[in-house]
Amino acid sequence: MTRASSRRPGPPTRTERGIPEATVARLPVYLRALTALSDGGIATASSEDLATAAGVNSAKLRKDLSYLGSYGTRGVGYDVEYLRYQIAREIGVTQDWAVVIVGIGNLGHALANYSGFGTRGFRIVALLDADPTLIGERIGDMEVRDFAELEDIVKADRVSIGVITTPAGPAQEVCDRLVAAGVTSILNFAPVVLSVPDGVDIRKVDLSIELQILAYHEQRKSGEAALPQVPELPALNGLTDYPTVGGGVGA
Amino acid sequence: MTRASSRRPGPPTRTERGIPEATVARLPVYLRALTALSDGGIATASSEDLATAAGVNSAKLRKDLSYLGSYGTRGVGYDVEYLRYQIAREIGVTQDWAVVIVGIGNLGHALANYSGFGTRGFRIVALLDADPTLIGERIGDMEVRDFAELEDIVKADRVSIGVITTPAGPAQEVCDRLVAAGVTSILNFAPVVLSVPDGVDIRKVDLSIELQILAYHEQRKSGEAALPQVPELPALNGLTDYPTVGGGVGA
DNA sequence: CCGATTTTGTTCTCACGTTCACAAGCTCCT
DNA sequence: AGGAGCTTGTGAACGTGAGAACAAAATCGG
Repeated sequence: MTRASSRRPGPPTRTERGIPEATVARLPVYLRALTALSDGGIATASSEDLATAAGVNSAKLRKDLSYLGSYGTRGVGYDVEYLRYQIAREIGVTQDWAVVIVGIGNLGHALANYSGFGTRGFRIVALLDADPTLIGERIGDMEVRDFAELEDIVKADRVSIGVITTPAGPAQEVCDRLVAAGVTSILNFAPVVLSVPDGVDIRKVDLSIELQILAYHEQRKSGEAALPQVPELPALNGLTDYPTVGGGVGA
Repeated sequence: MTRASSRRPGPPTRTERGIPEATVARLPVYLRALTALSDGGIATASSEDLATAAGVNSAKLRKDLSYLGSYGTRGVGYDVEYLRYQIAREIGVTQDWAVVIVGIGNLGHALANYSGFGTRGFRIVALLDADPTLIGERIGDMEVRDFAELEDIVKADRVSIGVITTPAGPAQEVCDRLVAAGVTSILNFAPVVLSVPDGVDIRKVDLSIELQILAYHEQRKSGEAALPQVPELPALNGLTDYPTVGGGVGA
């Protein structure tokens, strides 16, 4: 059953330039730390310095950087500008990526105004909404345009990244339209699980999920003493009236 | 069943009620999926159904749920309402958590208006900012108050969760004030690495990092053939002469 | 020129997370 | 009642990630 004979046991069989996902997720953090150091006039930094600035430990940082190549100098450290450029290139932010934002509600507004759209590397080319009362509104130096124009805009500006800031309801349909128009990366703020074909990348940002994760840990911190054991099995035969956790405010 | 008779470390040495972090991060997703099913009038769902709704695979979902207890029925599935309540209780959203938002810029505005603040379970008790021109402004049914009132508010409303939506600059100071006032969980939207003492949980949401991660994958998709635009080592800003790694600079 | 010192890049080991596969257990049908 | 058919819960295999430890390489002082 276990056919492990054909596999070499030693190396982790990393693809040529395949960088582990966990590392990819940290590269932007390193990039920001390097930018901060650079702005502070620091020309050289050790892995220890960088790790502190990025909030990770130095072994992890060195291993992460080693996937990109050998850009440091032993006994010295890393040249801040040089490393910064190498990471930026690896991530792909030395070029500009065209981005559309769909759904100009509160959050869409906020993102549209978010001037330094992260670091350089991204250019918002359109703000789209289907609501006629929003179309034409000016936000910063941009104007909200009709979602119907999506296909033209994607084609004209070679948009490959879409940001969805609609409510949950229309999110999947917006997503489908984006994909059909040729967008292959989507950042989703709507509280739904979007389904996309293979080859399309999705990332999700979800405020309420983050809060709930915090709440879980918070509960365990203050919890133990304050919350007595929950009854084993409330009478649930067809009833939806579950007991409130003891010690809480009576509902 | 919990105690293996042999000395083998059969169970993964999980602490009594310690749920793996990866699982904790998915519980809110399951909770939302269950709520959707419930709203759709579905009373019972198999792990397959739930997994589909949550966008994970069913084995993972079953294993995740198994950390909470045995809430399913073999041959049948899970009672949607019952499971929903159990997960909500485990996360801690059967009670209300008081939340303050600090930094009422674009994003703070958006969050303040975000009516169904996620699901139930969280109550925004104050919007704070240090800018006098903002203080007093009404947002929804709330009013922006002076950040100086933080300590009083935290004490009065037993606030344990703080949301930082300030720019990067003041974020660490705001964070310190929150911690000093007694807040033990922080959701940070500012693009900085915050440092906090042990016992305080931090989660970070960072738009530009998410975009950069997408860009990385996007680059590799369209990459190899389509983008001849990236030179090996351009003059970055015409400023810096990169030291060659092996360059012997004579002293 | 050589050895001491510093710091990287890498290897090794362990822990965590995911997926598979299947026994246990429940319901339903005959 | 008893077996057939599902579906859960979980043990085990597998893959990925984190951290410790160390050899390799560079600088610097003598």
